[in-house]
Amino acid sequence: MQEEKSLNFIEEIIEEDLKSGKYTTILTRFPPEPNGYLHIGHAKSICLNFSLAKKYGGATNLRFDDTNPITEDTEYVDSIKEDIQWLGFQWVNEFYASDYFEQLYEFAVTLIRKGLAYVDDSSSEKIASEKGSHTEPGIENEFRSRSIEDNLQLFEEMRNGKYEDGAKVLRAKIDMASPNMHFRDPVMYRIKHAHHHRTGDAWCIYPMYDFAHGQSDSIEKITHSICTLEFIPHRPLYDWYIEHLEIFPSHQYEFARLNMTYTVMSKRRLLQLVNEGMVNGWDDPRMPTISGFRRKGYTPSSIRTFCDKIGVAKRDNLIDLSLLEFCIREELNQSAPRTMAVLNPVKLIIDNYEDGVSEEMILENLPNDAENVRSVSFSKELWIEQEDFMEEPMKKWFRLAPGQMVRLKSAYIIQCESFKKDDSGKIIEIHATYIPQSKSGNDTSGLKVKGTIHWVDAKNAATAEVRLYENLFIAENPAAAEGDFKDYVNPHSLEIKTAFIEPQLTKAKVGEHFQFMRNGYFCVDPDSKEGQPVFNRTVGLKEGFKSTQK
RNA sequence: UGUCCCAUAGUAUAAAGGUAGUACAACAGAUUUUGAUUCUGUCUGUCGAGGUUCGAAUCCUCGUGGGACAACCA
Repeated sequence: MQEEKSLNFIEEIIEEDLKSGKYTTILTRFPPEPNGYLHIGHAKSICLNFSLAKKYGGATNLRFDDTNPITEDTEYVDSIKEDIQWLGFQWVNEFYASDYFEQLYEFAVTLIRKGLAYVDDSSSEKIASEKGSHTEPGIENEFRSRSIEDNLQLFEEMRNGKYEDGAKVLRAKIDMASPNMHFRDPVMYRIKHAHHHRTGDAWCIYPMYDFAHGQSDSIEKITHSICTLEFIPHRPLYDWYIEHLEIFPSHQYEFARLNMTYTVMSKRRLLQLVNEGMVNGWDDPRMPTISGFRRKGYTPSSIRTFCDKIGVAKRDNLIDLSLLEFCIREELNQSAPRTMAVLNPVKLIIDNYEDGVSEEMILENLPNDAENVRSVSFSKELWIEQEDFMEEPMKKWFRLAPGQMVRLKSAYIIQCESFKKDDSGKIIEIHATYIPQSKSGNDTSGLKVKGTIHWVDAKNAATAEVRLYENLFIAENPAAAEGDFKDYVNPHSLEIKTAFIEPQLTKAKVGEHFQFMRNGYFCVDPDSKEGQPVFNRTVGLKEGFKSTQK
């Protein structure tokens, strides 16, 4: 039984449009600019656009908004396509705004002919100052009254490369006194003698976002053009161009972009992190990029679930990172095999266990699945976690401490007898005795212990590099924090360790997940070599024990 | 001192004028061979003031608070 899920406001609009017969089928689009990698905020938009189309039997176009050759690159085009497909979505058409450059040029000529556009020779500074302010109207300059013929000729000359960058722009002639700043004769075309990643040197004039986006939607007959809130003031202009060009009336709808605690979503800042070497590239597991989450071990379904849970609305939001973590934990808890790995080892010696003897212990790979088991060797010397031993235990400490008993997972109950320290006071060796009757599976000891700890047989333990990631940012809302965002970069966001692992784990394959018991969920990194896995911590376990407890 | 958008628990998100619900978080209890998981429970909410109405989270007015907008970026 599927529970009826309520509609978000965009679904309501679509259902209304379908019901009224305004549209018989819907078409959405996802329109990234190829100037960076996609991040989790884009995932929200991708999930929204593709799911909406799927839900209502429509389709989604992928359209690259590549109208600014300076910042764009095919590397980004490729990564964007990969990320969308990895998330589990497929577009019907792959389009580029640059596909429409010729048509957009004709649209511009149409507006000039209608007396609705003019070539302005002013500098960008002059245009900016003539625009006025929120409280003062702008002023109309002398170029605004150029004849249609002059404008036609000048615009053609702009296209033909007669002028330098910045010498002239084409502007829409709307209203220099409009309360909407975007209506104060917005720039339609600017001159950029720059190489474009797709059109090469075919053009030296490029349309602005406002003169490209709506028309591109219209050319593709997009019915619902869904974007983020900051484009609300652009909507009247979007409509104005479509109205005066008399083309297919696509409509724009806006939703609030995703903000997440301890996460920076600004492409500009993410680029800065990459360029300044503060992370190891766009797919660094600390990055909030889709490729970063992928590498860290997040699954596409966990991200889709997250996007579904956060909802769609128009109010500004700041989502708890813990919700995303919940989504991946919930999934990995079902699927990730448990395995014992010791990240901060200390030697445990079982004094009354016979030297040179080994036993095979049977461990479940997943809880409550007695069929799915493996065998792990056990002998006199083991590695256990430093954190599982306390010299002076706090109240309610269930794990190892002098004189205290714990169970070694799937093996014996032991009692700590003594420990050794090195000169610096660090504990280097723990001695214990085991209870032979307490063997897991046929425990006749009658003992009950509260703590269970994991271990790895020192005799045949393998080693592996593990990478522990903490939040890259220490500010709850880095976007709103005062000062330079770099002040909020966490210098301890990456910790690399060599862990002892069960020997068969060396066969783990790239992308495989494991739960390293109390240490959390890990995923094999693509950097791994055959037989030498490198593990990224995907997410820690939910912390039940408060170490601050007295 | 402009125009526009928004306002429901700590965080998000529902409730098409008719019982304010759900998830995450937090807390508590039970179970547990990892203080996890699992299960049960608790906690906290309609920004304010008026109005319309039998009835308002929802509609209207005025406030208040937050956000966006003056790139030859998207």
